[in-house]
Amino acid sequence: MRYQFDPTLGKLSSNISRGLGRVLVDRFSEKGFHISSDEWTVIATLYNLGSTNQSNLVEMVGRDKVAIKRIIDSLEEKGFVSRVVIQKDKRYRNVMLTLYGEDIYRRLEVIAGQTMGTVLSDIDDYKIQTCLEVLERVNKNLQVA
Amino acid sequence: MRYQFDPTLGKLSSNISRGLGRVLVDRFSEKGFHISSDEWTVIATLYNLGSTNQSNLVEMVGRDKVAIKRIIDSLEEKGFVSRVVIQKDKRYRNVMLTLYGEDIYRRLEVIAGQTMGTVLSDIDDYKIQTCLEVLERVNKNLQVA
DNA sequence: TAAAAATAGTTACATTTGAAACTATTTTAA
DNA sequence: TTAAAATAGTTTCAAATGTAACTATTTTTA
Repeated sequence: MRYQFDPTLGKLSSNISRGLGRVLVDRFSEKGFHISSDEWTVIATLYNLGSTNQSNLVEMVGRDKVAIKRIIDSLEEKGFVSRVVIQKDKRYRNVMLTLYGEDIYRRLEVIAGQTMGTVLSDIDDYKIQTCLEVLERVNKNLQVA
Repeated sequence: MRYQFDPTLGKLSSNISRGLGRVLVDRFSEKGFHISSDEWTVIATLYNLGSTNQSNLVEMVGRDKVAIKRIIDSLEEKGFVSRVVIQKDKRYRNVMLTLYGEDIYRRLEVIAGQTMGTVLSDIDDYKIQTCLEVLERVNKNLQVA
């Protein structure tokens, strides 16, 4: 019986990932922000985390170091983040939002909030919480699998 | 408060999608099956649905027609599905699992079932059901957004 | 019934992504 | 103290993916 869940969770998570990304990027774009969903995730992470290095972002965001590098490159080009080699250990780069990047975050946050509000409006809060809890557990189990 | 959910659902769904695909492909590969997670989804859909056309697969699987075409191309090359132009309306192709493809499905199903069993083993069934319910609703809301 | 619109599926091209090898630097251990 | 291993991040190249334009066929409608 359990395996019946399989194609469903696989399909749902990949469709939601794709769909949510698409909707978010569209809403950003409508308001004049040309930001990918990955960029949004990293901006939000940096806003909450403050300054950090790329390896830590790999941990926090759950993408590999090449993906993180590319996202940071793009955000740096746009002037949203600064990246500075740490003198004490020159392997590391310190990444943080610029003032401009922080301002952009606050604008994007409003749009993302409205979008999620629409997508989740007809779903009970406690069910959402349970869902999140399950997803977090699944995600944890996948890391060791 | 609601927008706090945003980066989390986005991150979780994309990480689970990626992670589940990776784990499944690894397990298949260990047992000698070289099948992508998309291919697995289509094989499972065809097994449950029987013969159908590509547009219907687009609906069922939630990928676009180019993606479906490519997956069917690959499955056809491997001899898992047959694809036949329908004479009554030559725009359509009838796609179905071959006997060999059905056999492969049954083998993959066991592996996928075991994998999902491991990933979900420590999570209450009712919570999983609630989670699925939420994801299905979110997915539906995304289609119209 | 003939032209226009719609539909299923394919092709082509540009962009994104993933994996492996690489550089620079620091840490470990002989 | 110096050679080997480990670590952070980058580069490169091949493979996967998305978008738009295309072909073939059928349906609509003027």
